[in-house]
Amino acid sequence: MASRKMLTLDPIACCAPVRTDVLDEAQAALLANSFAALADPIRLRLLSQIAASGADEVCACDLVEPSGRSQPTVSHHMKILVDAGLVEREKRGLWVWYRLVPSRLDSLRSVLG
Amino acid sequence: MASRKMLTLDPIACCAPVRTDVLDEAQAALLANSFAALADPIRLRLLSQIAASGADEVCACDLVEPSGRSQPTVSHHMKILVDAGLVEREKRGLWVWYRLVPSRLDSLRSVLG
DNA sequence: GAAGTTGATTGACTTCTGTCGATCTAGGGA
DNA sequence: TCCCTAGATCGACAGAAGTCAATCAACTTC
Repeated sequence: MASRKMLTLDPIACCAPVRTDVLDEAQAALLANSFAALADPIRLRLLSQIAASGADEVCACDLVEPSGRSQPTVSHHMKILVDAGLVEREKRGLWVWYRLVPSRLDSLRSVLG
Repeated sequence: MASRKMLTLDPIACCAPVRTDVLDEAQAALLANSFAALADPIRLRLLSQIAASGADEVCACDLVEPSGRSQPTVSHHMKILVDAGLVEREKRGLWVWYRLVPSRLDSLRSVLG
């Protein structure tokens, strides 16, 4: 798409609900970017695996095998989730831990209502 | 993507919240499909234009010019929104009218919470 | 029924996205 | 120091998605 830019803006700082105001182009691009992060079955499953884990952190090493994808592919998808602000990444020693960012999910929820 | 299928299942009949249960592949594919419909700035703006119109229907003829895209492109995007169950289409005479499907938006909202 | 209008479809093109093997980087342990 | 391990990055490729001009199909109106 010609007009879509790489968005580096704060993904939290957004938007009026879709249902009450016409989105301007910047808002729409930002939101589209967030929803795009949710628009892949692998990413949705990664997300829900973290959410449903019981713990509030999940080790990257536990995400690869259940996904049925290669390690580079999972790493790629996790980066997309992190860039969208839906997940936080923390490296401790050799391992990387991922946490949900509930406020970001809430924010997307509120856009739909 | 090798594993993504063309989904013709009822888009309403879905899913447990992402945050409480690990999604199975079918649920994830279905949801990903719905979020994909929201993952484009043009479609988000079309959606919000309908929502913000005041009326509960908007004529297709009023969607083309504000979008800044060609008529075939807008038609293409509206079809994606309709196929995702987010919008209903009704032809009356020469004109086509679009309506939101609030229950579908609510359903996606609830998945995020 | 001929002409005009609205919106969908087709075809071609370009860009974007998901995928994996290979490699790189950072950190830990002997 | 040397090697091993966890995860990120690179490079290449295939398939998906967005775009528009041209055309088609449905419907009005004269």
